[in-house]
Amino acid sequence: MQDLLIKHIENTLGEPVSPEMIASLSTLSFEKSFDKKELLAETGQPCNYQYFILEGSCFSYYLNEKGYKNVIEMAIENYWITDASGYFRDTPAVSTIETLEPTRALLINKKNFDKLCCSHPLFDRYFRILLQNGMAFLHTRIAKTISEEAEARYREFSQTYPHFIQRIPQYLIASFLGIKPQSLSRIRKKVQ
Amino acid sequence: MQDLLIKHIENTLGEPVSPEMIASLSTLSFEKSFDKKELLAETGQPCNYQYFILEGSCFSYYLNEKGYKNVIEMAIENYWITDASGYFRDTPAVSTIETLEPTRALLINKKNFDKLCCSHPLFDRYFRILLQNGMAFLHTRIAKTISEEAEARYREFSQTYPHFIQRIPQYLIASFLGIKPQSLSRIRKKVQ
DNA sequence: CAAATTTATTAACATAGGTGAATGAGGATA
DNA sequence: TATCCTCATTCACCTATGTTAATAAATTTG
Repeated sequence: MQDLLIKHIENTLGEPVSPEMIASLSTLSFEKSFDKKELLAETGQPCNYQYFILEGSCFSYYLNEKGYKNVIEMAIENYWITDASGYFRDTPAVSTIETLEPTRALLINKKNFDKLCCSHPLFDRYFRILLQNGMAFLHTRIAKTISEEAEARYREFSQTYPHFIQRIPQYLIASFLGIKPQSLSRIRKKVQ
Repeated sequence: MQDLLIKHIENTLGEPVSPEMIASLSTLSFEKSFDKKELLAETGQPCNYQYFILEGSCFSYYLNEKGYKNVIEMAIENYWITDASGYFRDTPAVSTIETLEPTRALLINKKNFDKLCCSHPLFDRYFRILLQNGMAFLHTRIAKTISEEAEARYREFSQTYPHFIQRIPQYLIASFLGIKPQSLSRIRKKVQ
């Protein structure tokens, strides 16, 4: 069931989703379950789906020159995740997406995504709003990554995303913040 | 004249722009000239416009806790620039946008932007593609900012954006890369 | 053109965060 | 219950980048 997604769309748009839209969604997307540690996308491969997490969690990472994993995004219930390059631009994925727990998600492939957006202007608006919010968020994230110290970034992150702090292992949060797990330990010790 | 923008749309979409679309554009946007160092958006204020640079250049920056400027984006001819939070979400801008030279730009306000997107599906697609490319670009930028050393980031930047290296002052490029101008000097000395 | 301002370079020193290694705490698996 | 793993913590040491300051070069302005 895509109840969660429908609520998310209604919350985002501030208006109800019609039965026809629900029907389109049902036709154009499908649900799938994944074990812990399954890959939803893989660096260098096509990324065919965009995932809306219904239950569980996952994260995407970029492998740097030294072969270390660097967290780009984390997603729990009510979040979309994909490899933006791979999915939107039909190029090989630059990131890998991996589940952290057994996870259920709604999947939409690129063709159906385009159909969905064409099928009803509200879908189009919904996804444009998501992208716009994403841009705004990433600008702020970049700005703070390059301009604030690790301690300030951690403080803000834990205030803004307490649910992530609870659900996601610390070494991934460290990576997301751009530091090593040892440094995050040091900071946490100092902070509390 | 919005010739530059029309070409940009055609290049992005891979198909021609119809006379009606050109008419919509003319009605819904306008051209404006700015002196050097004029502000196109200001932290804390509403950001009413999205700017397509026809001639000149500008950059956006975020003021951190210490009051230092940190470069988020740089834009020269054929680039769009705005404060994503302020413009798309009608919240106060988180960044300031400033011209680096006398600059001519096409301006579109939010209402007209929405009208434009509704007026023809190709506009809608064009702007969605821009947003998608923006997301892909920012994911990669974040990933590299947190995972590669400053020297590697500078090397890649100068290879990928030689035209920026020529046009934009070094201290802004340093800031964009997340380092101080002194560090960039040191890196440049080592590199060449 | 001269003065004033902005930008780039260099150097000596300081520090946030990285590195590598050891230790312990949970969970999972058998 | 014993054996793995994975994850978090701590410590000693290291290094990339920041800081401050001085100087030079380039650019703007009157």
